[in-house]
Amino acid sequence: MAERGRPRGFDRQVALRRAMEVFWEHGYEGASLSELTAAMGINAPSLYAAFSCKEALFREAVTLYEQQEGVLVAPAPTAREAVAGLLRSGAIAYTEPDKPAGCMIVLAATTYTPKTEGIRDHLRERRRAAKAAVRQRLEQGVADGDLAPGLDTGALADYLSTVLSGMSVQARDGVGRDGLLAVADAAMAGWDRLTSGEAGRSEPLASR
Amino acid sequence: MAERGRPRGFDRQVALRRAMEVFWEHGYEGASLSELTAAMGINAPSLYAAFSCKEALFREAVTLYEQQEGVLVAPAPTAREAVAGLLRSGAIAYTEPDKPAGCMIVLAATTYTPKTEGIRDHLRERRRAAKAAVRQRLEQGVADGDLAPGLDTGALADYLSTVLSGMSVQARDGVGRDGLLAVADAAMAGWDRLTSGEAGRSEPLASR
DNA sequence: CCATTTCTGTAGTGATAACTCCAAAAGTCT
DNA sequence: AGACTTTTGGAGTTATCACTACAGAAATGG
Repeated sequence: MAERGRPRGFDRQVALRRAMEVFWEHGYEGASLSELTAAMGINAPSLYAAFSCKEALFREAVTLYEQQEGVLVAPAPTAREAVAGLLRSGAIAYTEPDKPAGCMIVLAATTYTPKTEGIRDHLRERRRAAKAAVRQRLEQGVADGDLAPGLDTGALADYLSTVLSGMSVQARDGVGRDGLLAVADAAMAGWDRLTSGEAGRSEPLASR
Repeated sequence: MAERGRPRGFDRQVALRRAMEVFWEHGYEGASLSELTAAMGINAPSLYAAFSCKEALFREAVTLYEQQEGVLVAPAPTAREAVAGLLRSGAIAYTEPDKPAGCMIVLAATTYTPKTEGIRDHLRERRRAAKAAVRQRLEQGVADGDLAPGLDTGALADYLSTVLSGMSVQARDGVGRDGLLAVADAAMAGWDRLTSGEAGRSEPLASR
C-alpha cells in the first residue's frame, strides 16, 4: 500500500520551487546543474531520479512559475479595467523584492542554440497563450458591449503584450515598481483612441 | 612604412560583421567559438590574434551593431514626429528579412551567469544610453515649446523604451512588420494625453 | 531475519567550452 | 639573399557541461 523502498529524503515540491527560482534568475542555459543541485539541496542522481533531465525539470519549473507567479487577467466589469489591472499587476509582479526581476517566461531563453530549440519553442508557446488570453478578454469586452464591434483585438493584444514583455526588460535594467506602474498608466493613456473609432488618421486598430 | 610580417589573410571588418550576426541571433553565451570561427571563415588562433578574446569580440560586435543596425532618433521638427519615427523605424529594423529578428542589445544577454556579468552590464549600459537619447529628444521638445514644461521626460522615456524593448520580444515570437508597425501606432495613441496636462486622473507624467 | 525496492553520495563518463603551443608560411627591411 | 616579424593551421590543454554506474543506506513485505 505505502510506497516501497527507501523514501525520498527531500520535498520534491520545495526542490522544484528552488530550481524555478534559479531558472528565473539565470535562464535555462545559464542555470548549471551544479547550481541547480546546490540550490535544491540534493545531488545530481536525486535530481535525475525525480525530474528525468534538465529540460523536463525546466518545463515543470515553468508550470510552477505560471501557477505561483504568473500574471493573469483578473475578473473585472469591463475590458478596460481588466487590462489596466493586468498591466499594473505586471508592474508589481516584475518588481517583487527578494524575487528575480521581470518575467521568467519572457527572459529565460531569448536566444536559441541548436540544442535548446525545444525550450525556446515551449516558452514561445506559453507567451502565445498569454497573448491569446488577453485577446480573449478583449473579445469578451466586445461581446459585453463595452468595446466597439469590429475592433482588431489581435492588434490590441499585440500592443499590450509588447508593453508587458518590455516591462520585463525594464525591470531587469533596474526600473523600479513606481517606474513600471507609471509605464502601465502611460500604456493606458491611448485606450479610448485605441478602442473607439476616433483614431489619429482613420481607425488604426479597426482593421489590419 | 607598410605592415611588417605576414599579412592577415582575412578582412577584419568582414569577419567582425559575421561574428556580429552570430551574436545577434544566438546571444553571447549561445554563440560558441566553433560557430564563430566557422562563420568568420578563420581558425581560433586568428580570431584571438585579431580580437583578443570572446568578450572583446562581442564588445566590438556591439559597437558595429550600433553603427550599422542601431535604431536612432532621427531629426524631426517636433518631438512627436521624432518619437513616432523612432517607434516605426524600430518596427522596421526588428523585422528585416534575412536578419535576426529583434534588437541585439536587448536580446543578446537577458540572463546573467557569474562569468558574464561584464557582458550584461555592458549591454545594460547601452540600453541606458539609448533611453537617455530618447529623453534628450523629449527635453529638446520641451525647450522648443512643442512639449509642455514640467513634463516628466524620464517617465515618458521609460514608457517608450518599454515599447521598443517589447517589440524585440514580439519580433522574436514571430510578429511581422505590419504587426509591429501597428504596435508602434498604438503606442502613439496616447501621446496627446501623455504630453499635455489633461490626463486621466490628474497629470500622470507631470511628476513621479 | 532476509529479500526486495528505492533513494543517496561518490566518483567518474564523454562531449564541448574557451583558449593556446608551436612549427611552417608569407610577408617586409636591410 | 637572409634576418626579422607576424599570421596561420593542426593539435592539444584545462575546465566545465549534462548525465550516469555503482555500491551502500533506508525503507517495506514476508
